[in-house]
Amino acid sequence: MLQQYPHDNRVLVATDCIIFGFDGEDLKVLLIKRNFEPEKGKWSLMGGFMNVNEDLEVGAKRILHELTGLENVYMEQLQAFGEVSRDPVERTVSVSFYALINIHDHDAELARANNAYWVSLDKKPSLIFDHDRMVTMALQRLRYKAALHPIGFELLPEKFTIPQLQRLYEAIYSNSFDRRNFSRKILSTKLLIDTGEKNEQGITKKAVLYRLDQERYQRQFNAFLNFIADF
Amino acid sequence: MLQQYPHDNRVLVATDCIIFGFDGEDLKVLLIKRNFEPEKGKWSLMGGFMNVNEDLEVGAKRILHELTGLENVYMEQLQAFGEVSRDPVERTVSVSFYALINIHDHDAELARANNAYWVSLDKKPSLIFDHDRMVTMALQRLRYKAALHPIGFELLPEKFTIPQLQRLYEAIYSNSFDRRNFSRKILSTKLLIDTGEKNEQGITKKAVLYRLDQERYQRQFNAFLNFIADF
DNA sequence: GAGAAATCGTGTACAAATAACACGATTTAC
DNA sequence: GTAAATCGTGTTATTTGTACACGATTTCTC
Repeated sequence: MLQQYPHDNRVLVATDCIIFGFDGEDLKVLLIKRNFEPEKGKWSLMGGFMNVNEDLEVGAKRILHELTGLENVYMEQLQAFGEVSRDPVERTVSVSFYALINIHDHDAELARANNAYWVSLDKKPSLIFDHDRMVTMALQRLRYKAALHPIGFELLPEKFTIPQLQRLYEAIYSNSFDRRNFSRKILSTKLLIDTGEKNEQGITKKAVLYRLDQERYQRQFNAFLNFIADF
Repeated sequence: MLQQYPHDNRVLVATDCIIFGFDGEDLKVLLIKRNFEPEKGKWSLMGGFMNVNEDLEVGAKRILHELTGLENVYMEQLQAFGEVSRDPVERTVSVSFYALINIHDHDAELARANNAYWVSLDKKPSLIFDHDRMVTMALQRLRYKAALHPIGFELLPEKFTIPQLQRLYEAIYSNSFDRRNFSRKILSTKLLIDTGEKNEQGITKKAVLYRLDQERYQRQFNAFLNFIADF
């Protein structure tokens, strides 16, 4: 069998991560203020090169781990970006992944060491290369996905209130929903378990804390709701 | 500025195309019976290597054109596949695209020359490498997409009847819909224009021929229906 | 070519989901 | 301590979805 294809068009493959977080108010992305070349001083996504002996997805998780210290987070491939001159240094195909993390779980020191900052989506600076487009498409994908599958919870702490969840969905869809209808719609999925507790030390202790019914979550991942605003 | 990154992990990037067609009965994919190495004699998707001076998408359209003679068809990237040993010959990252074409428009001689055949999805043979997974994911993506956006028309001739359109959707979702409700739902989108004609030479001339309102199609591409069976 | 079977278009009734709005109780802000 | 804001539950009207009926036309069968 052949050991190599008779081609001389091998290129670098990189991975860029769109890392989403939610601070209770805004939907945020984790961005790097680059203190390295190329494009030093500018903003970009967290990225890195894929190793030859490493699965694409494994590489993406490695890069996410390097920046956040996290493992086992929700991560999904967005798509490959492969325009000839997207990277001015050298032809590079980048495969982008988006991740949803609980913003309070990540390792702040690692972020600091990498010069990474959480930025609200509506205050996002311009990014290098085609990273702006990556973020735009990741948000769009998130909107599609979250409208049909219960992935919003990935952005929240283990225990959360329904108003919190609503603010998250409103941030994702840049839209507002009727408080009462939202609550009923969410509870009708039976995906939430009432813990009986209230937030003792938090800002608000009016609302009841719920947690996700993990078993149901797995079971009915493919049959959720239709939120969808008009996006 | 650097001319090259200091890495030695460049790999081949390939493109594989999942080409969907509809013959009035079944949803089909265009597959290659390989008369070349590697995996000669087995079935695979149409594919090829990306050139270093060629955008990914341009490469995908080139490959589609080589096999079908078509240009300006609906084509969308599925995702990149990048497991280390997906191609036993050499590490290769493949970026897959799916296309929707009018099955009667393609160049049959080109297909013959490439040893390509239309195969119904439910009679699909096993494919090489991870091509089976590509087809499965492409179908899933098509189901999502077609439930929210009016892309089904890309698979039909310019003029078509509502029963034809229904058979298409039933093929996509492996499901059946109520004839009367389907018709009303489709017409309520105002996307179809009644041509007044009936199919003179076709099999059936009972149903009225419609054509797509191109202007509306562009305008309300993002606000379509919710078909979705349970997938 | 005549009668039977299938298909097409339109119509109606009922059920479910969505949207809009009201109220009392609790918590927070001043 | 009082006013304003938030939370949970409830009610109603509208829209959308589902199930089934009928007559007209076309196709099939012999």
